[in-house]
Amino acid sequence: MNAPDQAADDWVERFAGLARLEPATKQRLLSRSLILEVPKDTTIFGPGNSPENMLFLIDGTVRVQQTSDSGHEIVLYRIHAGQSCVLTTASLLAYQNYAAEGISETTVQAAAIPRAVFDDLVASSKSFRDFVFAAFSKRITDLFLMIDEVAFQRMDVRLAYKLIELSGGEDSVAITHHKLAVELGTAREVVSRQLQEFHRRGWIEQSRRKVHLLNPTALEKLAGQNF
Amino acid sequence: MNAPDQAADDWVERFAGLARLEPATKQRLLSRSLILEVPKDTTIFGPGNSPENMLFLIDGTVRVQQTSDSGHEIVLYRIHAGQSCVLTTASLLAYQNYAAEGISETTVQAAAIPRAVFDDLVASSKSFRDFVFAAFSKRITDLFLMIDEVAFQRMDVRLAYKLIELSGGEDSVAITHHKLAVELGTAREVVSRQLQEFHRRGWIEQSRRKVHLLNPTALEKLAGQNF
DNA sequence: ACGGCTTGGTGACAATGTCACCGACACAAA
DNA sequence: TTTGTGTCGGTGACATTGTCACCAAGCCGT
Repeated sequence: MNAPDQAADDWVERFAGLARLEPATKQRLLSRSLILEVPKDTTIFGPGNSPENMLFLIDGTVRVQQTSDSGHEIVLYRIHAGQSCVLTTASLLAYQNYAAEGISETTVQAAAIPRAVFDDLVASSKSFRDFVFAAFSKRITDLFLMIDEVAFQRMDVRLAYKLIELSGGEDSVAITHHKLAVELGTAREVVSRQLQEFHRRGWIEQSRRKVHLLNPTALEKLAGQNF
Repeated sequence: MNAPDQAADDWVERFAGLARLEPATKQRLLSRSLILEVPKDTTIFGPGNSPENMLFLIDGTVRVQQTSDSGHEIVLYRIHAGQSCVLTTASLLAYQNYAAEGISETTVQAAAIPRAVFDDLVASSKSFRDFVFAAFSKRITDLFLMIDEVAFQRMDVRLAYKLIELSGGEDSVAITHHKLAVELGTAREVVSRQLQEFHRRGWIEQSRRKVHLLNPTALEKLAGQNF
């Protein structure tokens, strides 16, 4: 973790929710934070590794996933640039004994705010409070939606949606069947079978570690029909 | 909703997390809150009904559940006496268009705190902040666990656990198969079949709207083996 | 070339979800 | 009392998903 080039003096402006902060609050955030750079595939927080800092992601994405006692893994959500991981950190600090972890999916640039500074800002700035509570609310809402999806959605619909999401508009997704299974909280065999079905319909083409989307519109239609 | 007898002047003391508040903060909570009593089976918050108050449950329980577009229902969690529903309320205020709702399962006695007062207390009291963030953290942790359970646990294990939980130490649970299915986010037929299997093993006895636990120890053993 | 790891394919089977239907019971109106 | 009407629970057939035990192809380092 080394201090990067620029961005250290204006990162607050890049956060939609922080741009409206009082100038004094912005200044305090900037002066009392430390800019870090974390390499790809690093466990940023996890069991036995509760950081003393809240992170504000300036660049990159962090994947939050959990592993159950039975060894099953599932991706819970991602933290993207412009978001903070206040909640997960807070959760980990409050209840240590469970297995959620945050892993950098890219090189991550983040501003680290010590716990005390965070508390101080929550106390003193109404806009900062709004930012924090909005983040919590959004996360809880998303978790509600995820529970609904895991409990009631069909796998083909969920897989189609995930492929579209992961493609990010590109025409292919570089991922293994196993990782797709972890994304959805299912088994690799199930993913393989569904992908074969999509292939049979001419919607995708497969190669090792990669799925080519031949007909994203059809996938979107399948993914979106229950929304 | 009418103002009840006693409890109006000391409810703060009943909350484990609030007992350590500064006397001035306690006083502010007491003086600026309104004690309500809500009858059983009332929708306290839900789509198109976002309350302007945060509730602190003095007595009773509130069930929070959601209905998906497909009509499937699932119970997300319960708010018991001594807990607040800050988060759900916050979520509903932030993102209106989803279908979670809170329903009183008993007659509920609660203290209502206006949003502005809540914000003011978060700003001014460190202990109150700790209480609020602890509540958020606990809830998020519980939702993580629930996702894991829904995604990976077997139904027999989940049903056994739910029966033990709902029994509250009694030797029977008064509930229909349909409601048990909603608790677990599954179908009534699945619950009926599992209960028959439990009956076949001599663990339970069934009657209309009621399940008698003949061998709670066996159920606990099944429920606990994966914990 | 060899061995070991990762990736993905396959079939059999178990567990769960869905659908259509049925009968038993409770309650209230006739 | 009888007759609806709705709730509650049971059942069989079938679809979907999860689990298990394999296998084969590709990749990588020695």
